[in-house]
Amino acid sequence: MGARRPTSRDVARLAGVSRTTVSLVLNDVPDVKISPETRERVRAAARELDYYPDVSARRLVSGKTRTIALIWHRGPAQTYRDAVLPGFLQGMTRSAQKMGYHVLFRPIDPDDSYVELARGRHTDGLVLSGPRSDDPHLLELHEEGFPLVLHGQLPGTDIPSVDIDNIRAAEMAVNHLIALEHRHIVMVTNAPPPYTACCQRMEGYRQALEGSGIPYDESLIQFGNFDEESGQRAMENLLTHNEQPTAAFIASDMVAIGAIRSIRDRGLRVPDNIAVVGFDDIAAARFMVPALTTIHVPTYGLGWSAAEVLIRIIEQDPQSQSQVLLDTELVVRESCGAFSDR
Amino acid sequence: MGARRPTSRDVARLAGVSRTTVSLVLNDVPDVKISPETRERVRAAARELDYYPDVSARRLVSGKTRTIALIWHRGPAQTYRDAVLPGFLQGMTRSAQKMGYHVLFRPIDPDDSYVELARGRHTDGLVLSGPRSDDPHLLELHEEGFPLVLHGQLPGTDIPSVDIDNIRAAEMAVNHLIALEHRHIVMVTNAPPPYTACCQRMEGYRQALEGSGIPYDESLIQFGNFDEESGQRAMENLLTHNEQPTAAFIASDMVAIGAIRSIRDRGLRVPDNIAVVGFDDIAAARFMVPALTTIHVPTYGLGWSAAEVLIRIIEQDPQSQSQVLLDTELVVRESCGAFSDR
DNA sequence: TACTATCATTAACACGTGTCACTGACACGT
DNA sequence: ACGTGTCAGTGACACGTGTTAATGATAGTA
Repeated sequence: MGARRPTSRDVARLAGVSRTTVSLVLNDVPDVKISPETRERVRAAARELDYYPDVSARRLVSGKTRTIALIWHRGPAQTYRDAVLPGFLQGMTRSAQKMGYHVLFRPIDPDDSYVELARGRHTDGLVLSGPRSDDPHLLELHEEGFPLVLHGQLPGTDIPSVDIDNIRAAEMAVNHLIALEHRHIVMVTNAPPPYTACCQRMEGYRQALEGSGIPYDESLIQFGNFDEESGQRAMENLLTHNEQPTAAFIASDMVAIGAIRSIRDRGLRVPDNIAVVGFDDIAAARFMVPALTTIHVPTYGLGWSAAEVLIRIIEQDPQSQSQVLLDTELVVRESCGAFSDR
Repeated sequence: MGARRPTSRDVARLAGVSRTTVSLVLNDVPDVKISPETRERVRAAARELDYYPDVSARRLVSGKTRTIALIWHRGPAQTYRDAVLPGFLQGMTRSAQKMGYHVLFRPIDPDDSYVELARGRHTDGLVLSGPRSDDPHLLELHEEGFPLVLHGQLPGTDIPSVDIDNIRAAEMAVNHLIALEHRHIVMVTNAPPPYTACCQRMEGYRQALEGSGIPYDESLIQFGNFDEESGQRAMENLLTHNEQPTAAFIASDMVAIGAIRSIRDRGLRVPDNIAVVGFDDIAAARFMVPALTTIHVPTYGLGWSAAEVLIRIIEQDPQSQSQVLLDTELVVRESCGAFSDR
């Protein structure tokens, strides 16, 4: 019962050496001369006692926690964020694990804080997902040189970040519609304009049109707001106030679900009357009828890169690039009409 | 630049008191006499220096980490597990946060280990999701009295666990079909029989039938295996070798997606020819056509309870009940035909 | 023999905190 | 004058590890 956890002192006693020797052997400290017999004796003793060094003590003396945290902002896009979390978190954790780090998870509401994680030496660095420009602590920590990586960009700062190439992704989606000979293409954004991703996806839409000599017309764009309802309303507006389009680029799958509903409510069919391309490739996209053509976001890769970049910064690896943009993939299914008979 | 992090000693010096006093004041140690003026002086000094106590040092001396970990087994049901993760993790983290604990996330493959998290005093306790009975460390840790909570049950042990009431849930689903006057109801399980949940859901199916005097016939049951493909095959078998059923209880939404595909391939319609009830309420269930009637699993509540039970054990709260079964909810949508005109 | 170089090992300090036993100072009652 | 009790606060130890500078032993020269 009273069996205390074994410490390095116990191992030292059993092996007949000093505590220092135990530490040197078990940590494989380079450039230190210890005879092979002693090394083996120490290892045997550690095995015998089932010795595991105390992490807290180790952290205290080394000053490093070998732990990073994921700060997960809640927000209006919660259902979308839930769809992204598993991939991102697993990618981040795997990457961290490979480099010998642990991962702490911390979901936060807009109001509550996360500074103690940094200030109390709880973690060596933070990944912030869904950063807001009005975050008071963010710049403060960055100024102090505390290792940070953002998931999603924050314009006007040089804080390292990891994100997808929204412009190219949107361009790819719209180009696909153009290749299917659509000329009259409307767009519904994923979110209101304050969100960086919204503007970037609009920019990609614009570039695709101009690249094919199709005039860019702002009245063909409506703003979505993360959820189905906003998509339904946005598409209703587009169908009411414009000549009927032949295709729609909806920069969010959730919003697209609402938009498609609105198209159907008018008695129109997807993709025969209006072709639709979404964005995000949420799990449901595969199972919809028709299955949704969309942009696949590499959530696992984003998480992996975030941890990688962060840990490079922590370990002051000079070759750390600070702004990572990952490529996306167009997943062609049924809603764009590429497989329809003409 | 060389600005060292402030320690309690710095606070003490600035406030003109001893380090002990600082500790006593900032931790609000009860039954200790310190004048209000001194208290305020200490607080002011701490504020001025922006002092945060070093967690590692605190852990070392207290022996408590105030951290728990979620061990997330990967497995054949990965897509399903991804659907459960966000809710569970957020519930667990919120609950832990409320009680002053942090949460470490650790996904693991069947082969790799997690014992160091316990042995190295990394965490005060573990939540294991998706436990396997052949796990060598599990019983070992439990024997040693290390705080553990399972997500999902493991028959033959007294390890505390948190799970849904699979039997009642399945019974509820099948009773709903019976209430819609179905008598010929087939079943596809979520997984092979070694999985506890599989047997329990079969048991619920049996109880519902017997409760209404419908004979229980094992040949009306096929085993699914987590994914769509298994559902498609299972349903094909059922439709080939039996008189055509009027309803099906598919104990997993993912499996149900495959099963429905197989029904359609035969030229039959859901729910008109065959009514379907699923299980899990994955995100896609709402968006399917027809929308899937299914059993909603309170993933957030499961995570919340897991942390709660675990922390009670850690803090040796005597009123900790060790086996928690949460209730589920039947979500009636379209695939069961409850809203069809007859 | 004396001096130096290498080898194998260790004593001692540092990390920053929580807490227990102890100390003055002062007031009170006899 | 003397013991007793409370108040406000402190000195010193412990937690378990990593690491630097030092130590003794042995071998290798000159």
